[in-house]
Amino acid sequence: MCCFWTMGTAPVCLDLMVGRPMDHEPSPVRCTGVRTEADVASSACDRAPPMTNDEAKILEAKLAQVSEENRKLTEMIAYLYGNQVSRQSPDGEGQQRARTAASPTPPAGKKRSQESMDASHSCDVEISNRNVGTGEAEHVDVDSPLSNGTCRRIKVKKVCTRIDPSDTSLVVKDGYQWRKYGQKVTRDNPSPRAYFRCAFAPSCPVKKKVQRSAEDSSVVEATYEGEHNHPHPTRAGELPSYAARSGGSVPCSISTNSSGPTITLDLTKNGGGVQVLDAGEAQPDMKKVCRAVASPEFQRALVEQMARELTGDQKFTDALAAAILRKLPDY
DNA sequence: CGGATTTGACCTGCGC
DNA sequence: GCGCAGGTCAAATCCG
Repeated sequence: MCCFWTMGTAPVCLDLMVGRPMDHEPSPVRCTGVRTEADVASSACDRAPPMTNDEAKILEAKLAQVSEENRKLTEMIAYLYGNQVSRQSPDGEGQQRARTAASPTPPAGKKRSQESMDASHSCDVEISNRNVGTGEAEHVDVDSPLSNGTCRRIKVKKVCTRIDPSDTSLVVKDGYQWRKYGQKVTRDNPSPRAYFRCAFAPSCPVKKKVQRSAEDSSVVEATYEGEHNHPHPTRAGELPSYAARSGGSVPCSISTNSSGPTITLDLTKNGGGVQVLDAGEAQPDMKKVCRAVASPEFQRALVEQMARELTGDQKFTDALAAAILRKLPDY
């Protein structure tokens, strides 16, 4: 789960995957706090008393266990929701979502069948819907598997953005530099699809497809393929647009070592190049973020908020109920 | 003038 | 093998 804000035109994301493990990708940029005991007490939880190493390890183990359960639930929910959405929307956006999410529906054409195959075999699918400032955003991350069943980390991410219908530029501002290399009118959508390559680094494999929604011309759907292999051009020193890039990794972790608990806040997975080893020397705002994210109160509140949003979404609860019913044996 | 964009041609893979 | 559709290339054009 993540928080996703759009400030003006540039998305600013604080991706906080509470309960998800951090074993997926190494992060070149970290804000690592190694602090004194007094610092630790104030950082890990402003109101909690200093804890011993044993207590910290027990808590860490519990956190890891809960995180793992949370991760499994998240994946299961995403999978079920993706299936349900594809069933409810047999055409248009729903169909496209199904192609990249979990629908085994055989679409016409080579590419589409390829996409749907990738998606149907995916081992990590994340879907999130949100209302963001001027519009809605959605992303679907797909880690396509290799034939041997392991994940090949080719991410396919879909972002829907609401724009001015009179704006024909097909530009989705995400902070990266893109070079347009083609445009094509596709069969199932009268509006043209634009093809972009990342222009910041010549070797960057990321591609982006942008097309207006067939149903709502004020919505553009941007599909990102791959991951940037370079720093974010505009993010150094800023909070990361994590959700827009990686779509679901955890930029913050807590670990305990001989020198005491350490908060690792991965602020820009790809970029910035700043490694702060001592949180006490970090910028005051960054220190606050580290403290806030690490605190159990914050994480609990976040989980509660996510639960509220999910249970408040009638579509989601219907989909979940239907999925559970399908899993029950017929009597 | 150099970089970005446009756009028609071409390539590739799947279904028939 | 052919047609179709999506994706990519590259020359032409545009623009600051």
